[in-house]
Amino acid sequence: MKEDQTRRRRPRSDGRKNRERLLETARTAFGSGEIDIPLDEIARRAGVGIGTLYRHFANRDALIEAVYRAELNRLAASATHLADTYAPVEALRAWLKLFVDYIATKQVIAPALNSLISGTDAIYADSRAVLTTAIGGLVARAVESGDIRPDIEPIDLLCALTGVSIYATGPGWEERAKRLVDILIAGSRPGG
Amino acid sequence: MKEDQTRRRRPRSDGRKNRERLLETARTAFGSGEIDIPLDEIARRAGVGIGTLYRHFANRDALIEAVYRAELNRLAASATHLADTYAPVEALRAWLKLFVDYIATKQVIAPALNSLISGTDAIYADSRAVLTTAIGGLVARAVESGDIRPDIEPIDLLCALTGVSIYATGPGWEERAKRLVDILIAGSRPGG
DNA sequence: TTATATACGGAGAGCTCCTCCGTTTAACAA
DNA sequence: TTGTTAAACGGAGGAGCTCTCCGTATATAA
Repeated sequence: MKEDQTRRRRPRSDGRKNRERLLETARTAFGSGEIDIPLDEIARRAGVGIGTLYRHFANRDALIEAVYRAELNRLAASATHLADTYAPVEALRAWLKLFVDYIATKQVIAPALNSLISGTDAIYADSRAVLTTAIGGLVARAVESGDIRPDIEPIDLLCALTGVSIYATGPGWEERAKRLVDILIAGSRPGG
Repeated sequence: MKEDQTRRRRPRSDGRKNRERLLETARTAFGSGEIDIPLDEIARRAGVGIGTLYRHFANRDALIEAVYRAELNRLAASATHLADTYAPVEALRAWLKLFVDYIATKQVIAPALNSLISGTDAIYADSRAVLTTAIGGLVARAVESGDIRPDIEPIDLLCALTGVSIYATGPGWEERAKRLVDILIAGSRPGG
């Protein structure tokens, strides 16, 4: 009988290093607009084989998710900060506009949101939870304070904003998306 | 010098027939949920070669667009009817809910909306115009009657609804989308 | 019947995602 | 240091899809 699984070998340094290089390469590529870059190409630029890429990331979405996970977490964290700083409804408004900014600068995230929001794959469960918790908390506070009705499923706000961000790609879409934020909040007011 | 182009040969009967069979086959496939069906398979079922399919439809989106063009036109036509029947804002509300139904029954349309709304391809110009005219007219009437502010780009309403329809695929998404319609309208009221 | 514009079919080019597996190497124990 | 082995590597290639090309066939018009 061998050692219990509690004592495991430490992860190999080349493994961690290659993973980092892949993430960094992907981040750079996505950030400069190369949204449809083939995974082979990312592997090539990172100086590793395609097999290595797939060992670290199950598929394209998983890579995208990993690239943006940190920022997703930061976005979620800022929800807490806003909640502590502003009145409930204003915190919600501000955060939704941050969300628009987030989609704006990371256009790639939109395709990934599909898997993120509706995907059943366990890989995305964490990030989904992070998002739903953030938006859910802000909405709950605004409902408690009586500023908005509990009519809307919080996550639907993100879906609607994402829709505009994807489909309305003309000039000024970002402004339009932010106006939509105001409309959504106005429409959720108790009197509305 | 040959005949002027004004007098052209009448389109070949086998051509029209095959086009119809392709449309019908695609309609059936899409309608029964086979959204990702390969075009080869559609051609096979229609009893024609893949080359024939591509001669009639430039690409996948063009086929989808053709399949749903008639219904898209009907949807647009119903905007006129609603405008004649209901008060401006109620006509708008009703039509937006029809739009949700439309996406609900034709899930395929969502991917095509991408090309439809933001695509530069001339193929989609017609259908885009049909949609923008329909929604634009309804919104304009509601603005004139003083029921809503001219804050929102009409097409953004469709984008938002489409977003929910695509990303919120859980149970009851249709209801949620319709609630969003009410929220969007409430949020666009002058007082809001 | 003949001429020809039009349509047909399907092989295959090109691309991408992802898998598989023989080879290499870092971590650990002796 | 050296041997053992779990972990990681690379990249050929399978599989699937979109779309093109071009030799063949045929409906239409003269």
